[in-house]
Amino acid sequence: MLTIGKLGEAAGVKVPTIRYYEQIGLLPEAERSAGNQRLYGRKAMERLAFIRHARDLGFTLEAIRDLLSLSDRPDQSCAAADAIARAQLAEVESRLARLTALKAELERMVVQCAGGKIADCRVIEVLGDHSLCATDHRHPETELAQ
Amino acid sequence: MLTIGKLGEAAGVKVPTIRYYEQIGLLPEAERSAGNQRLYGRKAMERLAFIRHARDLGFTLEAIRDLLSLSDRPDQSCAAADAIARAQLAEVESRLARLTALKAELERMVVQCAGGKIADCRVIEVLGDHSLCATDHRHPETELAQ
DNA sequence: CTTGAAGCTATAGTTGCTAGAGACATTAAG
DNA sequence: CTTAATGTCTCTAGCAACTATAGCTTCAAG
Repeated sequence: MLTIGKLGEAAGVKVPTIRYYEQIGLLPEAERSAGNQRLYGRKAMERLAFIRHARDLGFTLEAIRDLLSLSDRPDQSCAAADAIARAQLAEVESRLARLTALKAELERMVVQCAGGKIADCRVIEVLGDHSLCATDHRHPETELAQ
Repeated sequence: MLTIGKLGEAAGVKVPTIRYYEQIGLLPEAERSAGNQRLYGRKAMERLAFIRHARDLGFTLEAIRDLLSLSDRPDQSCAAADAIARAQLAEVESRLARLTALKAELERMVVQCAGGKIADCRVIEVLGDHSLCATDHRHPETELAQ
C-alpha cells in the first residue's frame, strides 16, 4: 500500500491533485491507515494512471468520468468510448487549425517590426486595426480554451 | 456616444465582458448618462477593438495590459512590444507542437478501435496503459492551458 | 402611459487545479 | 527515547477569463 505522496510520485500527479480527484469523485475514497492517512493499492494506481494519461491527451475531466465508467462495463459496446475519443480528436484538430492561423499572423507581426519607436510599431498597429490583418482569425464561437 | 450594448455589438464583445474589462482596469471607467448608463466614444471603441484582437491572437490579459500601456507611449522603443509578441509566438509554437503530437496519438487510438466491446477497446486500453503509446506525450511542466 | 428590452450592481459559478494555514502522523538521526 | 524534519490531514481561498443569476432601474417604441 502506498501513501498519497508515493502514489503521486509514481503516477506523476501532484498530491493535492489526487485529493482533488477524490473530492470530485473521479477516484473512490481511499482506505485510511490507523493515523487517518490515505492508502492506495494497485487498482487506484491504475485508475490514476488512466486519468493522467487521458488528461495528457487533453480530455476534460467530464470526458474522463465517462470513459472511466465505460471501462467499468467491459461487456458493453465500445461505440461510446470511440465517440468520446473522436470528439476529442475533432477538438484537437480544430484547435490546431486555429493555432496555425495565429502563428502565421504573429509571425507576420514580428517580422514587420522594424525595431523603431512605438509610433511606427507594426505589432501595436496591427493589434489596433484588424483590417491590417491577412487572415480573419476572429471566432465568435470557438474558444481558444485548453 | 454608444451604449454598452451597441459597443459590444460593434466590437464583437459581450456586454458583461466589457464591464469586466472595466472592473479589472483594462478599460477606463466609462462616462455615464444622466440615468447612470455607460457611454462610449471612439477612443473606447478602439481600445476595446485592440483588446479583442489581441485576445483573438491568444495574448493574456496581462500581456494586453502591457501592450496597451506601451501603445500609450508612442515615442518609446518598440522593443518591449516586439518581445511580448515574440513570446506569444513562441507560446503558440509550443502549443502547436504539443497538439500535433496529441492528434497523432488520438488518431492512432480511434483508428485501432474495431468497434467491438469495451473489453477489446483500444481507446480504453491505450488510456489505461501508457506503454501502448507510440509517442511520449507526457509533459510535467508544459501546461495544455489556453 | 405602458410594456418590454436593455441597463445597473453585486454575487456566485465555471475548469482544473494550486497555495496557504494550522494541526496531526510518521520516520530517521542522535 | 526524544527530537526534528518531513509528510499528511482538513479547510479555505485563489488563479484566468469570463459567464450567469437575481433583483432592481432606465429607456425607447407604440
